[in-house]
Amino acid sequence: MRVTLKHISDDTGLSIATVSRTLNRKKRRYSANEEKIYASARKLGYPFFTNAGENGKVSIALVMKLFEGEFYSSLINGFYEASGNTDSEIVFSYVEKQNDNPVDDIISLSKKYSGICLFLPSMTDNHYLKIKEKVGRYPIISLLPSKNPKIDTVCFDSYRGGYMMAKHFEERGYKKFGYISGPTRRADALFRKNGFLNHVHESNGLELVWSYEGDFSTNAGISAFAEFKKTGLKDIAVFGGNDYSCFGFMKAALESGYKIPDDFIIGGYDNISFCKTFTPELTSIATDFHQLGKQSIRIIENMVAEASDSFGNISMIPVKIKIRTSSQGRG
Amino acid sequence: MRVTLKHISDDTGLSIATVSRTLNRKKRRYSANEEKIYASARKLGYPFFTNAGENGKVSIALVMKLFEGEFYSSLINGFYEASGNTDSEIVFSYVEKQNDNPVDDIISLSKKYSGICLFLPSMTDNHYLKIKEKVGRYPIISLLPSKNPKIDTVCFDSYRGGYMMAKHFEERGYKKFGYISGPTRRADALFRKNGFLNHVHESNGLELVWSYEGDFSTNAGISAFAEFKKTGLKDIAVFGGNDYSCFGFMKAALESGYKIPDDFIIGGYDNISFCKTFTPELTSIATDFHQLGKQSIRIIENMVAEASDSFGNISMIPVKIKIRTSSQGRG
DNA sequence: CACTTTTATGTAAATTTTTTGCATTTCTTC
DNA sequence: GAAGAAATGCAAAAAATTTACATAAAAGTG
Repeated sequence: MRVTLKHISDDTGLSIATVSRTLNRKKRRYSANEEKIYASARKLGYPFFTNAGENGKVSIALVMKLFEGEFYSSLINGFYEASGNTDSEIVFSYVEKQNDNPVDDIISLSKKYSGICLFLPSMTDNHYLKIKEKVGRYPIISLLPSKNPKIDTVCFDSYRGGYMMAKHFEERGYKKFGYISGPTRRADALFRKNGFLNHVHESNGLELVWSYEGDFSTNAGISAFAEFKKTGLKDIAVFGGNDYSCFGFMKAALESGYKIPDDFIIGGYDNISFCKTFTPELTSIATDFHQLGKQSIRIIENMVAEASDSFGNISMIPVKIKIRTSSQGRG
Repeated sequence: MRVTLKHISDDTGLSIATVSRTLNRKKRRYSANEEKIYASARKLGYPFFTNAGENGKVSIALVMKLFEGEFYSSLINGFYEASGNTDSEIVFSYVEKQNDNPVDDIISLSKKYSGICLFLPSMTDNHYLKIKEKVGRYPIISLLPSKNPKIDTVCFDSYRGGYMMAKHFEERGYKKFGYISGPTRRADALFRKNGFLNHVHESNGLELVWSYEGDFSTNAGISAFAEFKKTGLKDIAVFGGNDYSCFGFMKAALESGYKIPDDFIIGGYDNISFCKTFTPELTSIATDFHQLGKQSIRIIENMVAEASDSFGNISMIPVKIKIRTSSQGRG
């Protein structure tokens, strides 16, 4: 059945005239009633607003910059699969790679979708604040941790991941630790690092003897090893920040005649499928994208149903450590 | 400006009443005028039909089953980037993994989008025929080769890729060839194999001495090596069908003490990023998804503009060979 | 082939949906 | 607490859509 202003009027308790005026106004809404009208229009699927969700489903946009790589494929897949058992429909939406200020794009998306999940590493707290301000009470979450989150966040427990890796290294009997960090402006990279370092510092006898600042790329791992080699360190446990860094690091190490896990042990983060393919197989922190998707959808659906506001709540998805050959030294 | 039946009426030259009736009828259209009305409605963005393409853009749905892996990410990325310089907007659409007969889904998508690109390996010629029949003259293409294509196809030149690999092996001085095939019901896997084998057969002194039927997975590569090892063959050039098979094969080989490229040389297909990360780096056939996307979009846009019908034309995107260490034997 | 039936289409009337003018109420500000 | 601004409802006007009816073309039938 076709959705008309009458339906929205009945749903919100406001007159048809008011609904008509609100929906035609160009400016962004602020008042409670206007928000109610917009929310109802999206919920019922008023044709000029909804982009999806025909059968009364909640439509959620997953917004990301698109890059090549298995990681993004897993993210999309996780959300898509998680949406299968729910009343929601996921629509994937992309912002231009060059575009470092997608605030306006996101605001216009908010008119069409019932909710939005953001996976945009380049966004700053300031951007989030601006979005929140413009968008009012609207179901929107970030999938990346922030030092000081301005909107609700659902993300992997990066801190715990780093911590688990350090603990695992300790249990293997290592005392000397090394670290290849990701881009430090990214909070998720920082949390992985903090988790790792905090365990190193809080445990007696453990010591951070080497680190390198990379950018999560394979090449950064290769450069990291060049630096590492100069130090001549051995008998060390290295946490790679992400899997790609580790692959670069290991590749360079093997080419220099190092033996893994004999000369050093190493662990990564993300548990991409190549961890099992590489020789030695790479120990890594496994993230469950299905979980991430499920939890995100649940929270958005809640926000839609209760029209509740978000205040920077954080929901952490636990991670697991997958232990493989690369950290089997002395095992 | 809001699009009404009047606009469609003006655009098609038919009365408002006719347009109204056509668009409300539940059954699928067949007649020329009905098709004209649907096409116009999509083009102008009549609100109850369009899912995207607000600013007069052609909206194209890229339909795929979603699987994890770098390959799918590259496909999506290629189309997305290619759409940047065009009048088209790409919308990604997924069909259920379990769903082996997505004909109805595709037909309903055709109501909303100006054109459709299909990447569905499990579809048979029969499915394509059914779609074509139901959908009438409508811009739709497949991105996978078929032995006997029923609709227009834009795909990589798999045959040529296999051929190039065989030629490369020959130039390296190898006489004995081996092959790990993909699932043979998939035409793209078959063409890769044919291209490879044809060069082997047409060249004097070359000989296929070993083959294995896999399924494009890493594990298939591992199993393939187990078989291969039993034969005791050395001094052989192996074409892996895709990169994952090669990684599995190489991993198992290295663990059995084989040296690559000393004991055998090997080449894959897809040129995923791990070809450069693996040791030895894997020679592979590189596919350009940006090209694939560009060409597909161009063809769809043409079909939309000229309302021309498709009759199984095939547009092949050339592939390139990336030569790396895994095939540097005797080099 | 002449006749009937079905289908496609247009015109105009009927109906539904949306917008707007005007009056009333509620909220802000000084 | 009075003046102005903003929000809202009612009802009329306008716009958009559907339907009744008429006609012509196409398809089927004996």
